This record gives sequence, C-alpha cells and structure tokens, in this order.
Amino acid sequence: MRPSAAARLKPRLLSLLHEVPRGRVTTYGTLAACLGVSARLVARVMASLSEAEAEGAPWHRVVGAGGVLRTAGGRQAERLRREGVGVSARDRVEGFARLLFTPSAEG
DNA sequence: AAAGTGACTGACA
DNA sequence: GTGTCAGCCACTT
Repeated sequence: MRPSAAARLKPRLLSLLHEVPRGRVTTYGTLAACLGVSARLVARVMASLSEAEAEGAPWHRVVGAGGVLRTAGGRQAERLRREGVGVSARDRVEGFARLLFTPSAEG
C-alpha cells in the first residue's frame, strides 16, 4: 500500500535533519522548501516522531519562522541551550538570523 | 462525508 | 509588540 505523505517524508526529513550542525538551527519552512512540501507537513512529521526517532535525530534544532520555539513542553529550549544555542525566556532563539542553517536539497 | 484541530507561514491592521 | 485571516495537509471525531 502507499504510505501517507508524512510517512514517505519521514526518512528524508530525518536525513536532512542530520545536516544541521550542532549549535545551529533551521525552520520548518526551510526544511519544507528543501523537500518540496508544505511547512505544515514537516510539522506533522515532527509531531509524529517516535521516541526512538526523536532520540536519534536533532529535532530540537527545528524552530518556527523567526526563531520561535513552537514545541510543547519546553524540552527543546533545554536541549538547544545545552549545545550552546541561547534561548530567551520567551522561547526565542537568540541570534536566530546568525544561527539559521539552510541544508542543501538532497538528491 | 463534514467539521475540528495542529510542533506552520506570510501578510495585514 | 499583538491579533486576525487565509492557505496549507493529514489525522481524528
């Protein structure tokens, strides 16, 4: 059977995610543009990651447009700060423009 | 089938 | 800076 678009996108997204170096961040829209899908779909895939997948991928380096953390729980800010990325109390990545990383389209 | 919802984004007031 | 709207796509009820 044909897997859903999200399931099809998952491995590709995870692969792209590994291109984001430690201490840098990227956005849903940026990844979406590289993959040729909508940012919404990228978000859906991220939200559907299993525990194991989340452990093996730097999902915390993906933030919303403008450097705003859109994740629930606040675990992302903790992980980012641990690798040197400053996050304000308002869930904003400090120096976002400077830290933004744009992976090259795979293929 | 229809409506509601969400780890999104860009534009506008 | 905040609030609202429209476009987006898959999943759930």
